[in-house]
Amino acid sequence: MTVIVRFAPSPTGYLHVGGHRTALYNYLFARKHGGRFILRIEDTDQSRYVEGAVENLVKSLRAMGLDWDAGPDKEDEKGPYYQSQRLEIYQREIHRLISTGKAYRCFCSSERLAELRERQLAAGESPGYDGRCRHLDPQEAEKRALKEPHVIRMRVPDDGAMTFHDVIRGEITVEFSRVDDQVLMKSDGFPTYHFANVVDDHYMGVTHVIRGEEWLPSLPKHLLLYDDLGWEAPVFAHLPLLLNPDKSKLSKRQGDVAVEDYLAKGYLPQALNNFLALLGWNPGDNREIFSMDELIERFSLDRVNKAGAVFNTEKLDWMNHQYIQAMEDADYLKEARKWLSGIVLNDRGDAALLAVKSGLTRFDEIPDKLAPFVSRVSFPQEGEAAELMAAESTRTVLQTLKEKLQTQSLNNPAGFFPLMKGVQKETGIKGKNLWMPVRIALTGELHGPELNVIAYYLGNEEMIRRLEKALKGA
RNA sequence: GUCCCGUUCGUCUAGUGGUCAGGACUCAGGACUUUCAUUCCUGCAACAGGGGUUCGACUCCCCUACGGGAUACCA
Repeated sequence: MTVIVRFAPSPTGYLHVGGHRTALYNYLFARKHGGRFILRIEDTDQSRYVEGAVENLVKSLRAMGLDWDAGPDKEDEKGPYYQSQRLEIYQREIHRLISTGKAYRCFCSSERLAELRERQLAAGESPGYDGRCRHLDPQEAEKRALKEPHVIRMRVPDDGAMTFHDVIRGEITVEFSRVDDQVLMKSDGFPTYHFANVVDDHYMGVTHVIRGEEWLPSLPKHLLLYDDLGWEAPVFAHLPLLLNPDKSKLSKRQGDVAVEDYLAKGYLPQALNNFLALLGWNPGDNREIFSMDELIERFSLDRVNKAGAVFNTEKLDWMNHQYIQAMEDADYLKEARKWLSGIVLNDRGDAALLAVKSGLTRFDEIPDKLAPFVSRVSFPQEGEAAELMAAESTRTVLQTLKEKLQTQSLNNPAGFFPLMKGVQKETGIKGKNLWMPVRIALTGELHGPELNVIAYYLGNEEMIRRLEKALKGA
């Protein structure tokens, strides 16, 4: 049996990192087993329609390096992959359920239901449908259905219990008395998630449903539906949730949750994938950095955790840093140049970009990191830097260096060290007193990238200009 | 409220009856370095609580507490 899995988001406008992790696990599982990975759009809620949401979703998923074998942009005979385009299928199946008595028409108004719920809550009962339309005469109901708005509910057994299996959580038993007569078809003719999901998974041949833990409580309904429809149910695996720092379900209110937000900050897709893969799953050894291929090779559902995981970006930062350091220079430069945001580098820009690499956590830090190379230097007025500039030896160092720069041109970073050695020899000043004044004069800062690269990038002319400026200030 | 799921360092996690409870991030200290960063070394830091079961429980069972999820004509 070939494995078929799916990622079935509702188009809310962006790809949620939690959703992406679900997608990733499905993808890894499919690829690991040589199976198929499907993308299906669950757009059954008309009131939630968001313009361009699907395009955005597809874009983010692709940017993250996932590809699917079938989906809204890759239709095949099992499609369409938009639920809103599968309405006839749901109609057909719901009629089967009605005819076998597994579902029934319900004419209760939403006002009555809201009232009912309120009353139940007030009385300390658990809210749920009271079954008023449960025993309407079928023929009568069909007649009313012609002109009255109504929904269609599933008929859950009155008593008994169901024991089912989840790959991650094991055996779970739920009593039917706790399961509500779920609405399957809404009054607008669209199916609810619960119904569309089961029908589509069946017809698309899904063998493993890997989804978030928020669906675990409704699994009995889904299982019942498979049974009522006479279908074999797939294997279920409910993933632990991604959490806010306060342990609640990861939400927009407490920080960025869209994949595109993280991409926009300069996290590398593979770093984000790697990080997310390890949030709720581990390979069983102490390794933490994995390529996509390695993740595919090592992924398995039985090493997925049960408990939710806090989405904490500290480790993501570290991981992104690792990925940046591991980049080939050419790749790094190509990427880094996308993040200049207006900064114009001279023809020695590559050297500057490379010099800044070791301290880079995210690519959006590039402009800041580049400041020592490109910003106009302001002379320090106070603090340690000012003190150093006021030192007696400083003037001598700067003056001597300036003179050397007037006669010897600097054509590579390595050339700066001998130059400074010359200054040291001539002035007898060394160590901190030699290097710091030069750094401050050239960059205005106490700290920064390697001075030899800064010197090379600036070139003789600019260095002389800055030294003169510093000499005047000093 | 009710049902379901969960609970190992601050965070991500390893661990399936006998371990000095391991690793990673963060943090602190140190080494290297002309600064910063990188890198390396060292250190701080955890089995929610209570009962069982057992010669022996982080590991198995029960209870409690706490956290989360679900309780919609949203997914």
